[in-house]
Amino acid sequence: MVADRHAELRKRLIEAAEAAIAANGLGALKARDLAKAAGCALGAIYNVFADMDELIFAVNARTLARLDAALAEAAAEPAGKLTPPSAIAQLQRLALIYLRFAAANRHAWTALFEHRMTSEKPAPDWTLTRPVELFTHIEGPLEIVLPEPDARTRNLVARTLFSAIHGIVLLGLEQRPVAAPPDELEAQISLFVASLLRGMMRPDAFD
Amino acid sequence: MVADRHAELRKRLIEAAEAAIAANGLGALKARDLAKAAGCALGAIYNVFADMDELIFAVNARTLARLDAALAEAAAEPAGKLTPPSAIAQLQRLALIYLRFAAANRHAWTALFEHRMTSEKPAPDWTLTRPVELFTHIEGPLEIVLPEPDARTRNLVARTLFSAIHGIVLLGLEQRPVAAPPDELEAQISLFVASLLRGMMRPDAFD
DNA sequence: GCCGTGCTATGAACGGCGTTCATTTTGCTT
DNA sequence: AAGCAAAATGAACGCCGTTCATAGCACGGC
Repeated sequence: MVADRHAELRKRLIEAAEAAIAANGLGALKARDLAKAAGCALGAIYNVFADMDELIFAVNARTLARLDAALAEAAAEPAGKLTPPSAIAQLQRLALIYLRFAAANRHAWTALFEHRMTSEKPAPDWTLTRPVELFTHIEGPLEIVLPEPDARTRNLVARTLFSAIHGIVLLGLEQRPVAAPPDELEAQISLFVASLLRGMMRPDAFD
Repeated sequence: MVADRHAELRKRLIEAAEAAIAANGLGALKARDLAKAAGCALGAIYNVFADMDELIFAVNARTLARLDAALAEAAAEPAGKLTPPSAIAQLQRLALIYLRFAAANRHAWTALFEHRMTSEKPAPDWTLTRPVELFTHIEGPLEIVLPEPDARTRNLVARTLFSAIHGIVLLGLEQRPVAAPPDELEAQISLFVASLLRGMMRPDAFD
């Protein structure tokens, strides 16, 4: 069957690309090397993918799936009955998982953003819907901590919280002087999440 | 004088590169176009800069200087006598300036990070020392809000705070579904800075 | 079992990139 | 005015992603 060969080559290409990125980063992914690694001709890549961008998006989809799995594992906790303190603890755990995933999958994780910045082509649909799914993990515990505002506000806070953690992880793992050093990152993230949520729960005096 | 011609060409190249980046982003900066814009031969670029990276670093240095100037303007407030509430307000202002600078200088600001990610060459010294200078603006007010911990801890918090704001701005300006939409960014950033610092000032009950 | 036919796989070739370097031009010294 | 070192030049190089004319293969009708 022809579709089988197609599907199989597609799989080999994605896996080879994934391995190349994991090994040396997105910048080291070259069409010619990839063809060699997947055991096909250079041009065969373009029978399966429109261009390299499309292939990278496929790799990124898998990375996101792995991230989702990692986050879901932490959420295995009894989601239903969380007290505010335990909800904060849960959000701390999620943030730490994000940090550890990024650290353990440095190149693949970096490719998630590096790529989008370089490429000006419109991202496929799933890049809009998929990451939003990941927010389920955040919004659950967040509802316990911030029951008062409406869902829309809470969603906004969830997104901003994610962005903030993302920034801390991004700069932290790059070992830039503007960020906390790696061995302090976990503590800083825990402190940050706890302080932020406590500050949100109890708006007080000055303002 | 020979050094004059050299210096003048250098200036023209940096300005042309700055304009090209501001117009269409780092990805649109091409050696051939640059030479044309600066009115010199293609090879002349390499009499002044070792490679394009070095030129981009020069542009980034100017961007950082402009950012520093923008931040310094906000710090023109009487730095000496700040109460905790006004210190928080000052930090909010700094964060908003960062957001507005990024929004108003989108491409130049993006180039600051985009470049570093792509290039694997070691960054020049000033990329280590310069950004740290910018932290002066944060650490002042932060000292009012968090007088208790030692300077080292406070420095760590300052860096984490910056990283978090950076993440919110980064994802927010990209209009990604994981981030807050642009028209909500200012409010979210203000809320975050205030909540975080209040949460840090008054560690309480659970933990 | 064989042949025609349509589709897929192929890798040389293309255009564009940053960078190099033999050559030309320049500007200063004698 | 002549000589010469140093700087400016742009054609050429190597590498990149992508294309496309061609080769080869699988498959349905005889």
